Amino acid sequence: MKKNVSLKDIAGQVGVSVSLVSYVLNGHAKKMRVGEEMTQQIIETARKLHYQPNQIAKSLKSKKSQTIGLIVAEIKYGYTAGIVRSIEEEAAKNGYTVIIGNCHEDLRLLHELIQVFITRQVDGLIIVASEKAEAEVQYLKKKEMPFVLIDRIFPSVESNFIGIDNFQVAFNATQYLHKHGLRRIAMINYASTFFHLRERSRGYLEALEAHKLRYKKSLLREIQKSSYDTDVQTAIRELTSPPLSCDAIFFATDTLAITGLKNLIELKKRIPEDIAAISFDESESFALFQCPVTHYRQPLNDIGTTAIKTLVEEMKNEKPGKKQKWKQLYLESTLVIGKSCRE
Amino acid sequence: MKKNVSLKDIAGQVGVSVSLVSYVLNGHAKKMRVGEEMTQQIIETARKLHYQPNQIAKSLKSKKSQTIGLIVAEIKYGYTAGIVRSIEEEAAKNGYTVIIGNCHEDLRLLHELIQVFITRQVDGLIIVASEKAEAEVQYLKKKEMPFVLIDRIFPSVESNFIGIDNFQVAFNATQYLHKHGLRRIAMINYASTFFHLRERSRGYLEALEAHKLRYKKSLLREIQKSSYDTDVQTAIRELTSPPLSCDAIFFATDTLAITGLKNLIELKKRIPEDIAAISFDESESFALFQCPVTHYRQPLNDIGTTAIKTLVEEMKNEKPGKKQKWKQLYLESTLVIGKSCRE
DNA sequence: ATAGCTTGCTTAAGCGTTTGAGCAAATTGC
DNA sequence: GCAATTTGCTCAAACGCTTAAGCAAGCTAT
Repeated sequence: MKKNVSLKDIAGQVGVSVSLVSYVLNGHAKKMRVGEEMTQQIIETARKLHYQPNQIAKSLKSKKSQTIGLIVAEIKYGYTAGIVRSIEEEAAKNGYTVIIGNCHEDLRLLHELIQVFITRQVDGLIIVASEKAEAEVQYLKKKEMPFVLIDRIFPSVESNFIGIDNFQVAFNATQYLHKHGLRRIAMINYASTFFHLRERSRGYLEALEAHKLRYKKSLLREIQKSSYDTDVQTAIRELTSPPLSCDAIFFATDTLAITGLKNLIELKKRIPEDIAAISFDESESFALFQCPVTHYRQPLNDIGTTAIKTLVEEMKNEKPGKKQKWKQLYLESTLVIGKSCRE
Repeated sequence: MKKNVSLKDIAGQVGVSVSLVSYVLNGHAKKMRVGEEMTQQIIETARKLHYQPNQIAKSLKSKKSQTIGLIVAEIKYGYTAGIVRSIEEEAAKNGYTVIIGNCHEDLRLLHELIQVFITRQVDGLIIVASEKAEAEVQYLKKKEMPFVLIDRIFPSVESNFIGIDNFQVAFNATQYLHKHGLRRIAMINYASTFFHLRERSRGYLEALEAHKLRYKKSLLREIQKSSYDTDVQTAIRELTSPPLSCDAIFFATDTLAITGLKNLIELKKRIPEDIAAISFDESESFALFQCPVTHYRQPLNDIGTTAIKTLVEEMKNEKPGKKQKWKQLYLESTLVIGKSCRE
């Protein structure tokens, strides 16, 4: 690549010192009492040479890169696509660029990405953490690196967090099924230690209890990621046939809903006549399903912008050693009513 | 954030010069004849202090950031999700980090992202360009910035490119429909100046001709992005009813296929009995459709790894002013046979 | 007339690295 | 026993930028 023009080049052209050019181009001409004529000449020359400041050099001096690292658990999730845009936009408004890293739900990769981003001097991080990432969060706290968790929180480690109230939404979803006359309600969730997923199961269970619905262990299916396809298939088969013969399934995530619905199609089940379905998350794929799928929708735009606002706030207040007040924000999911629950 | 430990800190601890520490930690201990004991002590101290080299400072010296910028037209496309992972992996293998930018199919944003990335000293770019981006490509060429276009190519500007042969795939898709007895074949495409989309229309048209199928202007619907939803709806309505009464629709992209199929569902059309459908691209959403959708699948992994390999090659050979040999590579799409074409 | 201020610039140091050159002490060769 | 070599380290400059401090003119006020 061709050499970029530097302050030195401009200074050379104009015949002044590098500092003067720096002052002018940073808008300190007035403050530094630079002559009007000189100011114009420098600006003009910079324009003519297509000067682009070297952000790397700037960062080295300022210890600020004006960059925010966004680490997502998996870039292909609908959640990610939904969140990225608002994060980028809000970051841009505040003068930050976002660089995205994908950790594929892998703890090692998460660790590496954090290191890479620190090494690249990001000013702050927004993280959709992978499982068991408590130690990483602790590490960031110890480093006093500004960061905000989204989507996934670790109850054992206090930190900034923007997300939703998983318990409440799961409770509401279950209750919604009940309200529509469904009584044998099953749930399919992941078998994971993720707090947000535990909360979803808990919401389901408490709603059953609140409405005095019968509960059997076999109604709450928790799927291993490692044997995902077969486990979902088995679950659907068992839930839809005697002795369980459920009349509704609550899917704890969009991915589970998609796989589950796919399996229901294969079993020629009609939704909602044979069995009702509700999904915790939204998915584009629902568009092609035989009927509109009732689901909750997370306020992804809000989560994104709020996360950036929180982060920017914290990056501004940076005083090493200052005691931190952590901020947890739970935003509202909205119910998108379809026809999959006998509405 | 707490101060990161620097070479100076280590040097201070050990009581040697910064240079010595640098030599040792970069593995030049042997070459620089550093004492065995000293070497160990420095390495040990670095470990103990959790030394992380400051990539910014390194970059400033080396003029290399070991970073590749990936600019995508839209992060939420299936194409993007599919390509990112292989790009990241192959880049990591070569010691590069990928930073992703999202230009939302917008030329101005593309321009800005290129500037941001240059300013951040990325060593190379991989770009899924937005429409009418010829000037940007020219600019990169003039700058001698290593870059590889993927997915979208500009015939008027020679450059590196990795993608597929859009004409051939579209030709094959149309031919495939013909082979399955379909005769009134429509196509839905975007009305855009994108060469890859023009090629898809051309492939369709030439296949019709090759098989002596009747063609009317109203069979090839080119949709404006601005009036996307209504245009697709109208197109589907008209194509599926007299006088056109098509027996097959070829969707030029996954997004068009999804919207199109959604509309077919609403019209209660059965696939493939009432009308056959084939899609140029794959989509996760197909999973929930009433029947498996026959479609072509781009070799996304190959495209990603090949793009990085090409880019890395070029970044290695960097000799300013050296005449460039541009590389264009067309990889093979595979046909995924479903049941949507009366198979 | 001259101390003191203002104007308009330059000098120099520093951010954290890398790296060629330099240099004292220890070792070798003859 | 002394020159030449080797060993083991340090010095200093540089990457492109920022910014406090400095300094020579010209100007003002008394």
